[in-house]
Parts: sequence; C-alpha cells; structure tokens
Amino acid sequence: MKKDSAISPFTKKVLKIITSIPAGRVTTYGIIALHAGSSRGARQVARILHSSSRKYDLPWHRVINKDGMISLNPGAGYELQKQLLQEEGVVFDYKDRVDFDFFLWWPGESFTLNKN
DNA sequence: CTCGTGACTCCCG
DNA sequence: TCGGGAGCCACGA
Repeated sequence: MKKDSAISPFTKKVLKIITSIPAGRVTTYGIIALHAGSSRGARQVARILHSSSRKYDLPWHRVINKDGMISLNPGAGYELQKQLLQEEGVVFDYKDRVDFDFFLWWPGESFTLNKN
C-alpha cells in the first residue's frame, strides 16, 4: 500500500484535525499545532492551511487566532472568512471576536462546554 | 541542496 | 494597556 506521504506527519495531523472541525465551531492555530506535536508550530499550521486549502478543500475559515479574531487582513480574506463563519452560526461581538465559551472546539471533543 | 517567507505566539519595555 | 522584537518550523522556488 502506498502512503500518501508526500506530506510530513505534522502536516498530516494538522490536516486531520482541521477536517475534523465541526461546522459552527472554531479553533486556533496554537491548539492545532499543539495537538500536531508543536506548541510553536502555529505559523506552520497557517502555512499548511495556505498550501493545503489551495489544493484541497479544507474548512480553513474555521481556524482563527488565539484572540478569537480573524488573522487575515481586510481584503486578504478577512471578510470572506467572517462571512463563512457567520453562515455556520458563529457570532462575532462588537470587537469582531468569537466567543470561545461557545464556539471554541478542541480536537477529540464532541461537544463539551469546557467551562471550569 | 539552500534561501526566503509566513492566515502565529510569546516575551519584554 | 499597547507596541515591537524574536523564535519557531514547514513549504515553495
């Protein structure tokens, strides 16, 4: 059997996680990177999103930064991502931030409102 | 092979 | 509180 590894294990893990994000939920680059094996790999996650989303159809719009905001600059996809998230029911507050208490999703968790 | 860059995050002043 | 600088590692050319 062939391995589809033209990609690294890290990348593969990242892709798996991203494709596992349920609609109407969001996660952060750092969380994905952490589950992929690199707590510092947040940038790589972003890069993988770029590379992969261009070839595959990943729900890249469900990935945002740690502040709960869209990292993309206006004109670079910001409006698109925001719209896509709103289409799925994600709500932005007056500061354009997503409420993590309701929309943050962690790999491996079905729903679980992770409140302390 | 090497070099440059980046949809991030953390630390410090 | 907010801004700037450094680190990190994978992918593309």
